[in-house]
Amino acid sequence: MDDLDRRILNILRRDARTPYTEIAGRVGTSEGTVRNRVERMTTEGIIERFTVATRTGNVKAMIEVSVAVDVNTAEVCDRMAEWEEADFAWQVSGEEDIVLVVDATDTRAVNELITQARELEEVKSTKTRLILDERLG
Amino acid sequence: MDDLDRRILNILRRDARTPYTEIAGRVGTSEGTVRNRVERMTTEGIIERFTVATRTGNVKAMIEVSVAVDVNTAEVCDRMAEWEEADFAWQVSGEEDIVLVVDATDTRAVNELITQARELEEVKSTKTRLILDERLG
DNA sequence: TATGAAAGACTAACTAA
DNA sequence: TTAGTTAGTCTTTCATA
Repeated sequence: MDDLDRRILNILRRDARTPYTEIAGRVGTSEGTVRNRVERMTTEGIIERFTVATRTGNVKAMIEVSVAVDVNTAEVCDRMAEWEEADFAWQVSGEEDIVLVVDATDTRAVNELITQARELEEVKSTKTRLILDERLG
Repeated sequence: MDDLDRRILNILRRDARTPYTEIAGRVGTSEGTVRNRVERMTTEGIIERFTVATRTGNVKAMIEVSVAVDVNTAEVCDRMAEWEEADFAWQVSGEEDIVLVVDATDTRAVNELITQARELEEVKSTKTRLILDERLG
C-alpha cells in the first residue's frame, strides 16, 4: 500500500466505474499499472468488493444488539447480514456486541427487523438509532 | 421499485462489475432492460454510487460523537466525512449525534482521529467502538 | 508500454403494452 | 407514452509481446 494505491482507491471509492485510462491520467501513470494495482488490491483483500451504495427505502437505521455471553457472536452476525434489508453486520467492542445497519422502506419495516432480532434466543436486548443523514467519505 | 429492481440490486451489491448481459440472464430479461433500470435507479438516487468496499488498514472503528446543542450537525458531519480515513459519517438519533466510521492503519491512527474529533470546538464528547468483524449483506 | 482482440456498454430505431 | 428489445457501433479491458 503506497500513495499511488491510495490515490487509485480514493477515485474508485467515489466512482468505481471510472475507466482505468481516466484513473491513469489523473494519477499520472499508465492504464496497465492501474489495472495491475486494482487487481493486486483485490486479491490482497484491500478491495473487498465492487458494490453499489443504495438507498432503497426511506429509513436507514443501526440496530445495536447485545447477545448472551455464551453465544457465537460471529454466527449471529452472519445470519443477520443475510436478512433482506441488511446492509452489513459488525461485531463491535463496547456495551453492545453487534451493530446491524439496515435500509428499510419505512419505520414499520425497521420495527419488524428489531422484532426479528429480539426474537432470536441469543439476543438479550437491542437499541436502535435512526440514521438521519449519511455523508460518504 | 419492483421485484426486478430488487433482484438487480442484490446482484450489484454483491458484485457491481457483473456484466448487464449476465444480470439479464440471471433475472430473465434483456441486457437493455437491466441497463435502463440501473440508469433509472441511479438518477432516482436509489443507487447512490458505484463504489468499492475497502479494508485499507487493520482497524475499523465507529466514533460516536456528541455535539453542542447550537451546532450545525450536518456541517460537522460533512467535514468529518472528508477526513482521509473516513468511510462515512452519519447523523443519528439517540444519545450521540454523529457516528463516524473510519478505516485506519492501526489503533494509533484511530486514536489520532478521536483526538482530531475532540479538538473540534463543536464536539462535546466521543465514544469509540472498534469494529472487530464485518459481514456484508 | 504499446497494440490488437475480445468483452462489454451505449445509441438509436423499433415493437408492444 | 412508457418499458422492453435488438442490432450496430464505440469504449474499455485484457493478453501478449
